[in-house]
Amino acid sequence: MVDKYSTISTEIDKELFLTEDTLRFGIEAMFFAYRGFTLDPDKILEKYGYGRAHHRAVHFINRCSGTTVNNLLNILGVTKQSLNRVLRKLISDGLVRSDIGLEDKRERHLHLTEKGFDLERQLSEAQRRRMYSAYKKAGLDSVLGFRKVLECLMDDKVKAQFDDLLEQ
Amino acid sequence: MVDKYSTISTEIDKELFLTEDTLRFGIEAMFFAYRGFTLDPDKILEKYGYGRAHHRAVHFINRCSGTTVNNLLNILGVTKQSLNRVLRKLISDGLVRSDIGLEDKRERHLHLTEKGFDLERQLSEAQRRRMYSAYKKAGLDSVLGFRKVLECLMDDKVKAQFDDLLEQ
DNA sequence: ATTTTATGTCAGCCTTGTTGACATTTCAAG
DNA sequence: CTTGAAATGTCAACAAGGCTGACATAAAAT
Repeated sequence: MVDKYSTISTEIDKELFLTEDTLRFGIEAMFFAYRGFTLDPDKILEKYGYGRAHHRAVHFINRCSGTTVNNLLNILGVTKQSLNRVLRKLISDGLVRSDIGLEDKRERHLHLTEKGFDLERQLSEAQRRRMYSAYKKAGLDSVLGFRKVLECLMDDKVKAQFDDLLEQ
Repeated sequence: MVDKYSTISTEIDKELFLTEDTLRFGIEAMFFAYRGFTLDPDKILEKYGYGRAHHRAVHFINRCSGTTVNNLLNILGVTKQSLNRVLRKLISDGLVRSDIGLEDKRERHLHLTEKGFDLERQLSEAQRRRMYSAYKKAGLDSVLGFRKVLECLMDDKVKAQFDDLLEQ
């Protein structure tokens, strides 16, 4: 099927996998899959009175233990005011510890506390469980393709951050 | 690497692609890829004073032309109050037409106007362009795997909706 | 005749994003 | 040593887009 309104349909490859239909499939599948992807953590977060923003913060503070606030801001791609609101709550609730930098005392280095670690574990476990089941159903070859296309979908700047993250 | 805190790590397959690392890769890749995925449409939407909610409505009204409000609510998974706010604006801006049902006069059937169609085209073109480039870079085999894993990631109820959508 | 369904709408609340302004502490450079 | 830049925190105000609850109307179904 050729979308008569598309200006890029003229460039569309003759190869079957670059049809309008396949592109649309991917677009809608991303939308619905992302819903599934966030469903399980959202349920857990609700119990504790947190939202997705808290999840993201907790995830990357765990992932990049000791990260500075600025680094976390770059990863999350939000304003400091927005992050600060989330961070303030996590700190006052005792899930995150903010340590003054040893070399540069202006910096704050963020760590999860035991309590924060516990929440992170619940969240990531739920998410890994779904990912695990999807991987298992889809099989090795599909997983490799999945990873590859996701990487290609990323914006260049974001891709660079993602690669940095992997190097650690 | 085995995550010592994970209760599911005991079930982890010996196969390489079901390691904690691969699972985490998928989780983080979904997060960053979704950012890339929404980036281009967001820029366009901003020019017109619309948000992602408008994009989703316009997308599925185009996709399911003549859909009832209830059907759209099911697809989008939001409350009618939330959708109504979006729909009201789209209608008053002349992007969406709401027709009284012929068989059941309680129903409203939604269609894009020329103006709505024009916005939809811009948005989907931007999104298809990125998807196209990702597909091309990743190759056929990867695309098949990508699609498969995304389908497996969906929640069962959402997957059913997705399948319904494909049947049309 | 009554109830249910599909829709719309009002009010109010929450989360999470934004901008702009401003304060503090600390580092770095002249 | 002074001055400017950097890292952080915070206040206020606003907007988008979720949510709940309540209520209204028209039409269909029972």
